[in-house]
Order: sequence, then C-alpha cells, then structure tokens
Amino acid sequence: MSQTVDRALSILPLLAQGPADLGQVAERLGVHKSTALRLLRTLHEHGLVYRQEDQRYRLGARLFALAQEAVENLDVREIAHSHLVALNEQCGHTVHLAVYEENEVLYIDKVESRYPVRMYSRIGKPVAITVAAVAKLLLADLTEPERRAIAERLDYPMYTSRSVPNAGAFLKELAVVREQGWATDLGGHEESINCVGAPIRGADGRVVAAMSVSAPNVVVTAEELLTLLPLVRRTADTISREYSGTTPTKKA
Amino acid sequence: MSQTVDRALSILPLLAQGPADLGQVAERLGVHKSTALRLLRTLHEHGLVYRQEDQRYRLGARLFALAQEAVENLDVREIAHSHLVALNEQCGHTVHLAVYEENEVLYIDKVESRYPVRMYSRIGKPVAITVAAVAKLLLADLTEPERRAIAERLDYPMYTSRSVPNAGAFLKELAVVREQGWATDLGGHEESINCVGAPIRGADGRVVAAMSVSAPNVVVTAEELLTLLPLVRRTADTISREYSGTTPTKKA
DNA sequence: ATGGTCGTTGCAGAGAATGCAACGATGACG
DNA sequence: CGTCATCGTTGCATTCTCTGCAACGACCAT
Repeated sequence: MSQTVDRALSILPLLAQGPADLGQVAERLGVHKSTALRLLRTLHEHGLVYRQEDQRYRLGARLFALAQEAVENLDVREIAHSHLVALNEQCGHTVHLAVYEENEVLYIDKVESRYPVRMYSRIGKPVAITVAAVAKLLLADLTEPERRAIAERLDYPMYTSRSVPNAGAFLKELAVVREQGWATDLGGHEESINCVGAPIRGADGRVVAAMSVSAPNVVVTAEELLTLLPLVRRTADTISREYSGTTPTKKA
Repeated sequence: MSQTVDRALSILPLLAQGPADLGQVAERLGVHKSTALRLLRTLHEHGLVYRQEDQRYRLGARLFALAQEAVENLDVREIAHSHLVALNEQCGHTVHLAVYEENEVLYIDKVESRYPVRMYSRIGKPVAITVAAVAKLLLADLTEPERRAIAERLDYPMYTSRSVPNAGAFLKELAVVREQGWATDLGGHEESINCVGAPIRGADGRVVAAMSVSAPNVVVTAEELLTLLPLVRRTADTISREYSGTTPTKKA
C-alpha cells in the first residue's frame, strides 16, 4: 500500500540472510543507491538495522526488544503460564504452548523439567508444522477450505519414517484431530520423542492456542504418555475457561 | 530521513506496549486515520503486525523470525559457542555471551548447566547494564568521552546493596575493568549470584563481545568463583584468536 | 429505529521521495 | 608515489506518491 514503507521493510528479510553493503541493498531492492541509503538510515534510527565497522548493514538489536515485548503481551500466554508450570510439576515432562498466526505455528512458551524457560529457540525456525501435535490442533480448527489451501502449500519433510508424508494424509490427520479434540505426535518429528496435546479455546469455541506434553521414549513409552491425556485435556480446559472469562478488550 | 517510513516504524514500539486499534494508532502517531490504516496495512503485509479477531493490531510473528535470523548471523556467536559449551562442561556453571550495540548490551548466547539453551529471555528487557560483568567489559572498551556520555545517561537502580550506585562509581569501575582486562559482578544484580567475565577482542584489539560465568553463592563462594578467572580468560582469548583469524568479510 | 463509533475508500492537492550527477574518501594497483 | 576504481554521500529539480478530507457502510448500543 505504501511504496516507500514497502521497500524499507523489504530490506529486513534481505539483511536477515546476512550483512550487506549499500550497493547490494540498492541492487536487490531495485532502487537507486541514494534511495537505499535513506531507507537504511531511517531503519537505523529506529534501531532495526545496525551498521557494523566495515560499514555493512545487518539487523539491529531493537528487533529483539520488539520480539520480546510482543510475546510478553500475549494474553493467552500470561493466563496459561502458571497452569503449564503446574502440569509440568505433576508429570515432569516438557510442556509447550503454541499459537497459529498467518500460516505459521509459533511456540510462545515452554516449561522444561527443572525450571521454566521461555523458549524462543525455535521461534522463527521452520516449525515442524506437519507433524507437531500443537500444529495439528491449531490447523484442525481452521475452515475446510483454509485447511486444504494450507495443506497443499506445505512441504512434507520426512523427519522420520512416521512423519506425515503428504497433503492427503495431513488433511486426514487434521480431520481426526478435529473430531477427537486432541492430538499426538508419535515419533513423527524425532524418532524417540512422543507428544500429546490439547487445544485451548476462546469464548466462541475457536482454538486460540494449543499445548502439548513431550517426552522421550527412554523415559516413558508412547502408551504411558497417553495416560496423561486426561490431565492434559483438563489443564487445557481450565486455561480455556479462564481465558474465556476475562474480557479480551481489557487492556487500555 | 524518510517521513513515511519513520512513521510506519514508530508504530512498532507503540504496539509493543500492547494491542491498539486504528484510532489509537492514528492519534498517537499524529496522523489521519486513513494514513495510519495504510501504514498498518503495509506493516501487515510484511508480517510485522498482526490483526487479531477484535480488529486491533499487535506485533506479528515475522518479528520473531527476523530476531532469530539476526542472532544466527552473528559471527562471534557462531565461533564462540563451542568454546562456551566446553567451558560450561569444565566448570558446570552458567556461561553468558554478550555484545554491545547502540547503547545497549545484549545477551546473544547462554549455556546452562545441563543443556545448551539460546537465551533470549533477557533480550529486550532492561539488562543490568550498570552491574553485569559483561556490560562493564563492553563499556570499558569505549573511548573516554563515550563512556562518560553513557554513564551519565544511565539509571543506577539499586538491585542490591552492592549495586553500582551512580555514574561516578560506574566510571571508576570501568577504569578498573579496562585496566585489569576482566570484570566481576559480586552480588550487584542479585544478592546471591556472582559473575566473573572476560573480553573477546577482534584483530584490532577492540572488544567485540564479552563472556562471563555465573554461579550462586550456595554453590560456590565468590572467592572460589574467582579461581575460575584464569580459565575464563583463557577461553576468551582462544575465542579472540579464532575470531581474529577469520576474515570478517568472508560471507557473500 | 437511531445515533454513535469505527474501519474503509476515492480523490485532488501538496508535499515527500526519487534518481541523477557530482563530490570526496578510501583502497588497489601499476 | 601517482592513478584509477569503488563506494558512500549530498544537493537539487522533477515527478510520483503519500496525505488529509469527506463520504460511505458496517456494527453496536441505546
């Protein structure tokens, strides 16, 4: 909509691939050097790009600050966190919380065995959207055409022999998940790791987030992990109720 | 430099404080609603803002992707990481790596006792720049006028009774650190936690990063922690050499 | 039913961004 | 040591884009 802003923002993913100098930016943007310079300067003033000693530009620190604050302000995360911790204390396994946004599935919280850690390590990386239990839960709630559109657009990497192989199988899996109200990932991402997850719903019944418990085979078998399902679902439902209760438009 | 881009980017920190609707954005930006709308649309197309169901805008997922890729591309981090892990295995304590950028000190890697965790949890939060060992190391390398300018601009929160209280004390501390080539934080941030750190230098001798080892009082006393200093310095020097050796302008 | 709020769109004017060309700094090479 | 090439930077005139306005439509509450 705004050409200038559009160009400026296009610089960011470009620099995400690695540092670049003015000429490279101008070329890849298809504009004159002086134009690129002014755009970069503006980005620089806002801290989104940084100029290293060799005069090349790279992404700046403010991006971290923004990403950090962004995740802090997610209502679901705030409400869910204490419940995730409690669940972790009961079962001892890793607990994940994820949301869906614009064709991406995003981990927004994680509780590790020993102490809580906000886990951003996977954020931005290609999430195993075709196999992760939370991804299935989030996608299963979309409308049928949406699901189909996404399923066809995805790649289906065979992380293991049990990974979901193609769009057909994925849609079938989503239908199952949608029906039963919970999901698993039995060695589909990493051979020895199983997950079981449940959806968190808003007041209107739509899935706003998904949570899962993960554990390696060596600790508990897949069957044993499945015995946790009632607990996981109960936790998810508790969070759902609490989330639905609060007026979403509370903050100023 | 570019008014349009400037306005658009000003929206991001604004949304970082929490979701806002079109009217609020327009008002706080001092522009007409239609203008704000177009800016938001452009940001939206690039995934930097997300529109939630109640039509309010908040920061988008792409920010995470960018922040993630940004940190992945830091040469120092890549080179240092394996050394940090090795150090961690030797001493068992938490190891941090940080850089300085535009008046901010930024953790870019962390190795926890049991397994490596990229630690973004502190990123974006007000880093304890006045007390952290790594912060002292990074700031100590700046020129005298720079140091003074920053020292005066900072706040000096008294996290504990041993926190650096004011600009004068801070500058004095920086001088010491600059002289001796290493730094400590003895309970200055959290009463029971001590740190000892050393600088990582580039080929020109300038400090490009800083690393530290942290441990709680209950595990080792401050004195015991200080016995690790030679090891920490040796590790930092090793990283420095390796970093200096590689041609910084290697990547395309 | 009605008034109010909020998001959205088309349009004409105005202002900002663009590309050009020239300058200066830096470094490579003969 | 001098020359040439490369890259970042700046001032300026032109042009195109962005802006603000006003009107419309959707939605909600009263």
